[in-house]
Amino acid sequence: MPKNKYDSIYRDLKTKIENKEFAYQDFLPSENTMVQTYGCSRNTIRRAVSQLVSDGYVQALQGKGVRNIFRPVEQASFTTGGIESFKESSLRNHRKGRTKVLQFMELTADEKIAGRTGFAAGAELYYIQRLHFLDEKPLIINHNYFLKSAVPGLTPEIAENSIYEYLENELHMTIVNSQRVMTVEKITQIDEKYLHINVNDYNCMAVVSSHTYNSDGVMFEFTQSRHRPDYFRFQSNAVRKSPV
Amino acid sequence: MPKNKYDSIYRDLKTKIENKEFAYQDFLPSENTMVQTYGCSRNTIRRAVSQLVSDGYVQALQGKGVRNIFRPVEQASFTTGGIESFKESSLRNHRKGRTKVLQFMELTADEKIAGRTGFAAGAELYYIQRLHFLDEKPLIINHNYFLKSAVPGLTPEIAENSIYEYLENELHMTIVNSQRVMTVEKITQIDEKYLHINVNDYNCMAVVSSHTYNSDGVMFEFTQSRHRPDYFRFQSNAVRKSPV
DNA sequence: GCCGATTTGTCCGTATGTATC
DNA sequence: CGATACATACGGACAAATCGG
Repeated sequence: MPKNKYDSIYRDLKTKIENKEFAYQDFLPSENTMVQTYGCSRNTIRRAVSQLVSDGYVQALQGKGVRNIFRPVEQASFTTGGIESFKESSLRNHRKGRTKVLQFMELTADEKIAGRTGFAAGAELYYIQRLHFLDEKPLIINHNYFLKSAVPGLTPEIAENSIYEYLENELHMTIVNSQRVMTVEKITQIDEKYLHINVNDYNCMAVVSSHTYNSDGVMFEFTQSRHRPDYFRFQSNAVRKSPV
Repeated sequence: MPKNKYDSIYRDLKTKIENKEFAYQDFLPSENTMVQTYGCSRNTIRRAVSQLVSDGYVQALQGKGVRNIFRPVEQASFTTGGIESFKESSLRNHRKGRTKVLQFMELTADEKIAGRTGFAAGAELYYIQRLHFLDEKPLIINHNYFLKSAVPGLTPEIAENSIYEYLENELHMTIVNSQRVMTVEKITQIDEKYLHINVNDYNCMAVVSSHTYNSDGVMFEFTQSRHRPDYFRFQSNAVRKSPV
C-alpha cells in the first residue's frame, strides 16, 4: 500500500523497470517531464528516483539523465538489505516456510552472555533456538535472545509462528533498525545435526549477527543466524563516493 | 573535504556522536534548533540526519526526536557498504596493505566466462589475479575481469599499485555503482596455496562477487573477491519498513 | 571554444499532516 | 487541547554538468 506520493511513484517506476518498459541503458523521462506526468513537485520525483538509485536499478548522472541499469536477478535472494522476519522472506520468495522451536528458555545474562550479546549482565532474557525450513529443507538455525522487559509474554507457540508478528501486532512495538555483522564461522555439532551438513563438504557457516532496536531506543534483540553455506546469498548495491 | 552544506553538517554531527558529545540514548537538538545553529534550511538538516539514520548512528522518531544509538565499534571492519579499493580500505583502517600480482593476461570471453562474469561472449578482457596482504598477512585473492575497451592500457605495474587510482586519475573514469552478491564457497587449491589455509580448519571462503558500472553505463568490471573466512567481516545497518 | 538549452544537484522558505507529550 | 517534533509536499532559485550548434 503506497501511503505517500513519493512511495507510489517509486513503486510505479520500479515495476515499470522490472517489466522492461524502459530498455536496459535507456534514460528515464527527465524530472521535469515526470513532474508533468505524475502531477507533483520535482522534489517528490527526486525522492522516488533516489530510492531507485540506492536499489541499484538506475544511475543518476548530472547533466545527462537517469539511466536504467536493471538486470533481472538471476536467482531469488533470501537475505536482503531490509529487516524482515523469516515468515516474510518466505512469502516474498513464494516459498513455503516452516519453523521448529528447538529450545525455549528464560535465563539471566552472565558476563559471558553479556559480552557476546551486548545486553547488560544480570538482564532477564528469553533464549530461543529455532530451525527454519524452506520447502521442507532445513536451512537456518537462529539463536535469539530477547530482552524480557521489552518483550514480555513470549511463548514457544509464538516462536513457532512469528515473533515479529507478535511484537508488532500484539505488543504494538515499533521495530526501527538493526545493526548487522556478517561473518563466516566454523560449524558446530548443532548445525551439523539439524541442517544435515556433511563436514567434508562444508565445515563453515554463514553467520549473521544482529542487534535490533525498537522505537523506545531499547536494544531488545540479539540474534545469531546461522545459514547453510550452500544456500546463503546476500545482495547489496554500493555507490562510489569520492575517497576521503 | 565537505563540498556541500549537508555533507559538512553530516560530518560534524557524525564526529560529535563518535566523540560522545551526545550521550548514548540522548536526543540530538531538534531540527529547528539545528537550523539556527548551522544557519541553514530545515531540508538541509534533514538530509544530513537521514544519512546518520542509514549509517545506524541515530533513529529518527516522529513527534519525539532523533536519538543517538551509536556504540563504538568493537573491531575495525574491512569490508563495508561503500565502494573502495583495497588500498583505500587499508588506509582507512590504518593498516599496511600490499598487493602481489599473481597473473596478468588478456583473453577473449568464451561462453563460459560470459556466463560467469556477465560480459558478452567475444568481449576482450583483462584477467588479473591478485593477492592482497594486510600487515604482511595474505587475506584476499581477487579475480578481476576488466573490459579492455573501457579500461585500456592496464599493466601489471598498475595492478600492483591501484587499478582504481589509474581509472580515476589517469583515465578520468567515473565509477558509479557496484552490485554485489555475498556467498560462501568451497576453497580451491589456489586459495589454499596463497592464503595458507589449513583445510581441516576451514574448507570454505567468503566470496564477494561484484559487477561495477561507470558513468557511461558500462559494466566495465567483474570481480570475485575471495576472503579468508577467519578475517572476513561485513557490517551493515538495516531499517524496518512495514511488511508488504 | 563559446553559447544556450537541457538535466540533475543543492538549497531555501513555506504550508500542512501526524505523532508525542 | 496546545506545544513540539518529525514527515510530506510544494514551488522557486541558482549551480554544475552535458551536449549540440
